Amino acid sequence: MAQETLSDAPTVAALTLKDIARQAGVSLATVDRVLHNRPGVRPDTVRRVQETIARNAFQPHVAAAELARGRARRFAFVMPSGPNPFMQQIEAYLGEMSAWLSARRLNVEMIATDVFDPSVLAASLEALSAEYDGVAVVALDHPGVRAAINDLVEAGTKVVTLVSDVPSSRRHHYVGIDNIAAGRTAGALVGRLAGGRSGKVAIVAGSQGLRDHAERIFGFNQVMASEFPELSVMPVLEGRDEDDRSGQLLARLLGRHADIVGLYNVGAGTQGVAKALSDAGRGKVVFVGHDVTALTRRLLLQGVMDAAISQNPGHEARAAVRVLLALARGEPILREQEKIRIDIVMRDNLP
Amino acid sequence: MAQETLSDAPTVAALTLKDIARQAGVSLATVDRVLHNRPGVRPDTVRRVQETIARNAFQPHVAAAELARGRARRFAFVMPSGPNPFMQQIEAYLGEMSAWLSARRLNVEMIATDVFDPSVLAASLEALSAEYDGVAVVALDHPGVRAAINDLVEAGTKVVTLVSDVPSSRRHHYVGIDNIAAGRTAGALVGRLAGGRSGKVAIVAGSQGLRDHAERIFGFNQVMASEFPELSVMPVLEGRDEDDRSGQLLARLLGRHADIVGLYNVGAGTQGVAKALSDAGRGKVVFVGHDVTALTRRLLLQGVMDAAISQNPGHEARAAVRVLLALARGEPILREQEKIRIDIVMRDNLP
DNA sequence: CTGTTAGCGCTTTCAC
DNA sequence: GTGAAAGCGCTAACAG
Repeated sequence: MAQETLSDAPTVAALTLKDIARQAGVSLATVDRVLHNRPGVRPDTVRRVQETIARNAFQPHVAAAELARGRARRFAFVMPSGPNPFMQQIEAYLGEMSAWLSARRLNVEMIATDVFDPSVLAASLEALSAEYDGVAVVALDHPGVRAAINDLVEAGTKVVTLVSDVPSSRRHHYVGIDNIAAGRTAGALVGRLAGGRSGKVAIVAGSQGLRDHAERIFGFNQVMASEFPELSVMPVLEGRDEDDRSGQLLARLLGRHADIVGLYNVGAGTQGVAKALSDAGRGKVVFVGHDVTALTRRLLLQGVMDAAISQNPGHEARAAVRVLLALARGEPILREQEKIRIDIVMRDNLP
Repeated sequence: MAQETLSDAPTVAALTLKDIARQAGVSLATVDRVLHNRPGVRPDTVRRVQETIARNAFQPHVAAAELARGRARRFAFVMPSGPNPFMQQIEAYLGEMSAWLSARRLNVEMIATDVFDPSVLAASLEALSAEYDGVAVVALDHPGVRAAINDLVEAGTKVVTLVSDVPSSRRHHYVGIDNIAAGRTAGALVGRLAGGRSGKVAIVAGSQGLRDHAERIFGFNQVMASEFPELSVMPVLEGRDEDDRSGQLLARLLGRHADIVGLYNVGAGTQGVAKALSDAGRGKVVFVGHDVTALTRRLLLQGVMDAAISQNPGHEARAAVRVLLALARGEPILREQEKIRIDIVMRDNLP
């Protein structure tokens, strides 16, 4: 029966700041200053203390630090206004964490804003400055938004982008999926589930102007072109994520092309898309979409949808909070834990 | 710009034990006793204090509690000895948490044991009694093991089963997937990816005596029988999770049946299985297996394997630790967070 | 049965 | 530049 301990200091009591202070021949306060890169310490004192910390693999006790700082932390979540089921799920999962949050003296505030209007979004972000320890934002990739994010970072606020990224900004972290890979995954599924049939594949998106939709379509086309020559992808229908519009566009397309064998629904408007499909009596069309909502769950169970590409909203909510907290505390982030995976959800592995 | 706070007490300083004590007209110590259901408090005092706590939606500050208790917590992970890549991954992910663990004064010890021999496993567990605050165990469903688990629970140790459950025991939590659903998912994938072809489907398992393998096969057969009548499932080959044996059995089967169109590899032995397939020049056979390892990752990229059903080992490792910690602290468990999902991994969504 | 008190290991003034 | 000391909100003795 082999035994092995993970921590460096096995069962003996862990070191404290005081121990480090004594070893380095300085006071508690000085070690604390060095630990947090605060000014007012002579360079060689800094070095000596850092060496002592490193030599002992000293880890300050987070609970003690948390207790001592006194004041609670404030985080803001800047989310799209309007009824988006996916965003509502994220908010619901944040709500489920409320006991967890308050036991840690964390205040999370939701701020609804028009994330599709760059100037409105930027203004909402600017209004937050310095008020908050951390901000999670469903961002829009636009110069004004980028500037607002950078200002927040400059002011010392920790910023994570959520679901939709602004890679060129100085945000500390992105919590969301790789949308190109998500599109590739959708492509592989449509292709494989079509089972060698040849024909056309339709794409319904909200708008090709949305970064995430554009990336998904890009990935989808990549795979279709390289791996499924028997399938030809048709021009993208833009349904603005609305049920009616998406449904009408698709219905017209289905009416004109009897050889459509696959359908990729990139964004929302799922209700309309599904209706067009069934109204046209085209149940055999391979139908792949995004996200597990009450609706897509039902469609998967009924066999109308074949697969949903999903980013786990609960995971995204919790990851955003954890990342903001770790950043605020100066703790390392568990990359692997906070990475959002691209889930393939079919009927039998519905969460 | 709507704003809304999640916590009940918005921005005012959070309440403390002392506030509750004052309001209820008792001392700090009494509130503490009530909070932790400790004996020695008159029933109506208990009621009065509980009411005050509830009325104020009081949440004790975890950091303060953690700091005050002084001693570090000890958790044991009882894992299979021998080289199992999946288990090694779990151990590796625990290793990556070491800074996180020690910042919280948590000691995690690995205990390797023969989990396939019930009496050895039971003995390992019995040996732990009372030494540990929590135990995570890759269990075996056997009366002796069940009794050992129950003894631990009786002694006040928190117990979670990991990957393989003992549902009839008094373990506090199971961290792992629903294997029947995993088997169903595998079945749906083999069926769908076969794309309407008819023929035979082979199953290679470690042993039907292993609960998880048996459950997966059960789920697999369920789906095949009800949804893919064009495919007929052949008798299970038992390869003991060994490459050579699995490979030989499968090679013989492939030689005798030219109409095999699908293959479900339930456990390990993947190397042998893949070799048998390629030696026989049967690249078109739909091949679905379990877990993302260095090997299955390569096979997926090469197109040899079509999909892997995966339980995220990193998530399992962290969930086990978090659940043990929450149990030890008396905190609620975030069910949704700790639930292990059945991941479908194909080439394009490889993690 | 209930209350008082001394810390836990940090952070944060305030002195020197 | 550096140090001393007063808490942060609990827990766990020990008194009564």
